[in-house]
Amino acid sequence: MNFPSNKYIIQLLSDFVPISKDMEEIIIKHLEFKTISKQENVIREGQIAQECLFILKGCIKKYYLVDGEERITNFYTEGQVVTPNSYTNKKPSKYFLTALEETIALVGDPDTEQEALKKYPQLASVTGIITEKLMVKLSDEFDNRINHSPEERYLQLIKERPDILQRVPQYQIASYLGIKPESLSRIRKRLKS
Amino acid sequence: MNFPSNKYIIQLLSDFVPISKDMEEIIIKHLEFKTISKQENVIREGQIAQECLFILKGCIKKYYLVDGEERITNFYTEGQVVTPNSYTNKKPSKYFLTALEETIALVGDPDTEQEALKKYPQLASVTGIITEKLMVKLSDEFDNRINHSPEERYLQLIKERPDILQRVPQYQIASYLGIKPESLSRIRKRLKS
DNA sequence: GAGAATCATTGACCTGAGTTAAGAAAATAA
DNA sequence: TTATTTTCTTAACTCAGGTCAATGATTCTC
Repeated sequence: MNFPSNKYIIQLLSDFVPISKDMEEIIIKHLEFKTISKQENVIREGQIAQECLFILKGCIKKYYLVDGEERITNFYTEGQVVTPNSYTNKKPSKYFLTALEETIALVGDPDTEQEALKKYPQLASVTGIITEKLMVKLSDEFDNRINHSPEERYLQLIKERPDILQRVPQYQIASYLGIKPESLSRIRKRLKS
Repeated sequence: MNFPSNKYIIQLLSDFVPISKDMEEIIIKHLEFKTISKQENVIREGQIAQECLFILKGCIKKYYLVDGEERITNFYTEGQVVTPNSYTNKKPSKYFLTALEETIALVGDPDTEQEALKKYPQLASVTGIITEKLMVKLSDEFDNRINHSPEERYLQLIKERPDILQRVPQYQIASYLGIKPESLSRIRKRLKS
């Protein structure tokens, strides 16, 4: 896989959080990468995450196992941050994170995070913004689940993340929508007419 | 309503977050109260919350309006913290907070929060713990909705918050479970046998 | 390219929740 | 207390999603 350029990385990052010119250099100097191969687990149930990721290329799914069956709650792709709950609270993870494709990501770990904050206090605002964004996003997802039917959520997915439909098999989309593959198939049929 | 004693307040607070002896005094000195009468809105859709609450007595519901219909997502009671999303992110609230009973709460607002943090830096850890707790709780609620049927969630509610069943009318419990009152009635009938 | 495995679709049947409408029970007001 | 409003229950019917099973369609492997 061809490696993402610095320019592309800064582009993605600044879409996510405002970055000043002088911070760009600091960031580029301290970048740490990680490559995750297809099917590889970033974290397993019961583990405590030691790092968080910013995805540059690829796709990662988050899911629980219920009676051996995957319940997918999220897909993370280019430009998204994966901050495992267990990274924040240092308790065993309740879910899995698994790459659906070969994935390249920026890595953040607590030590370098602390170090960086000491060296560059102006980064504090960035981490604050990130936490807040995650909070808002989580509660938005929550609302979404509560207020919309699987069919509505499927239509929304088509509109907002059409790439996901291309790169993720349908039975996993079904899991994400909270239904069985057969039901998604029927929804698709219904929508054709 | 008889007013909660300092002892009771500290008891509730320390169940929520660890409090050292010397912090107790600081806290007691700076307490600020608010009384909310039954049916009163703490916040309406579109407003930006200027304060957060720690409930000493009473009950508050959080809900959205969808086509004029309430969708309750939470009940807050004694010992729980109400931190409106709009308090954190300074954007208009998507939901309502309304007292179901006459409610007495401790109030926190950004100014006094900042002031207190300057004066007593040891409080910083407390606010950190609170944010983290809220995050974990939110994602737990999320899992709960995803992984359990309304019937299972009703049984769970009976086990974990039996008081709610006593103080909240059934049609609001139904809303909280994500179903109609008629369905809850049928679930209850089913469970009798 | 043949065969195997995985994934997607379809049909028949079941079940739980929504809808509508009616009446019973409980809470509130007069 | 009685009257009135609110809340709860029940019944009949509809419908979306689950289950089971069979069949196509793709993809993977050799």
